[in-house]
Amino acid sequence: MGIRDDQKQKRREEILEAALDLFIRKGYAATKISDIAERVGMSVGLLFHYFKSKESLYEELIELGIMGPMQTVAPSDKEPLEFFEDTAKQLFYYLQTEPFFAKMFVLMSQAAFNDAAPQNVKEMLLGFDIYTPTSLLIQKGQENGSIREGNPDALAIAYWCAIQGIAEQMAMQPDMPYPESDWVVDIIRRKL
Amino acid sequence: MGIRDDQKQKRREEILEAALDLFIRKGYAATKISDIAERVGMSVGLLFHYFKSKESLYEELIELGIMGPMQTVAPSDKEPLEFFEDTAKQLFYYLQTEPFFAKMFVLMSQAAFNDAAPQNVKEMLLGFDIYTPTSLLIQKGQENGSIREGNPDALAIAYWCAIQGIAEQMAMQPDMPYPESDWVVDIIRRKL
DNA sequence: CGATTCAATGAACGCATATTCAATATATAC
DNA sequence: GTATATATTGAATATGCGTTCATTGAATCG
Repeated sequence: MGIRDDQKQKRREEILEAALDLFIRKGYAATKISDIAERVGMSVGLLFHYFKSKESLYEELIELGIMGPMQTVAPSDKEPLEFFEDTAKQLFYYLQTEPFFAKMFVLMSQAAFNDAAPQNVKEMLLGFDIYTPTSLLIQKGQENGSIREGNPDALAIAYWCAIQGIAEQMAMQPDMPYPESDWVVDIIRRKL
Repeated sequence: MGIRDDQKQKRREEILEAALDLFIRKGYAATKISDIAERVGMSVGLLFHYFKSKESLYEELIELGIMGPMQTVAPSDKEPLEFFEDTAKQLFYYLQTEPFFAKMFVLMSQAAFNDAAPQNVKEMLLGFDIYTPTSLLIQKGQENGSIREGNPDALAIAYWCAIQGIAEQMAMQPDMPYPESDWVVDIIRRKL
């Protein structure tokens, strides 16, 4: 359990990375095992030596996403506006500096929305409701005057969906000019 | 050329509508012809009486999108900030009141990004660069002080991607609370 | 070095699904 | 009312792709 296992792990990661990129660009169904194998430079048969099925490969990516990007957006008990500023800032930082993170972020939302995602995966993603806690935070921010008036749910949606849309672009075209996180926060920030 | 042709046209539209909804929720590849046929309540064979292939059905949707939603976002020679305000407002209005428009909007961006989209479709969508003209408008707005400082390309991306992300949500869950278009414009608006 | 395990291949298998087709019902036309 | 065109079906075909498998080559171990 030394060199060989390390090699195997490295190879698995290569596959995961190739699959991630293809999944977000073509979608799960349209991505062929042969596409992934070709990108990594191995035969189709060998890929099944590392992953027992296309679906389990997908699942493993989702698990990585739950442990990584998903944790980044977990609500805290900070001052409301501060939370939104910090979260956006941190998120944008990772999106810019870690392409893997960016792609993973996109994969997660695609998986959550896509009706064609495997059943197991959809189940894994249940219970990751970001809107409800966000909405509560927004109400607190409205009470202390740091966040603008308006339907808290609608504000929560606007904030997260805007980030979502920008993240998608950042993942797909990493060499683009990057927006500043503060711009997005202005969606919910109260004007002085 | 009367009743029968009208019926045929009506039937085609039913199919297009069902296909549109399935395409944006499951993706082109994962959507089976039998899914579409089932939703409309017809046999698989009959669907091929109305459309010669799955791909041509998809193409026809894209053509509708180019004639409809795509026109909504065409830059004009208005006062820059006013253009962004008006466009967002009109877009949000259609997104809320016309589910077909909303879904079509999502389909267009999915098609433009998705590497798995049929070749013809990708070609149809070439030359629809929204960012370049937008970026120029933003520069003008920065000169006259109505738009905030910052990289114009990045601002253009932030604005459109935010709208994109929100539109996606509106198309997928039409019964959600709706954000106001002005919130999004605040991404680029200069603070007083 | 011999034996055993792992890496790797490409062909074979089976299933799902887009597409075609022959057959039948229904509507239109004359 | 008969003939012709269109609507509709279900089964047959064909192809693409996930998965399996027998086999070979390379590395590790005693």
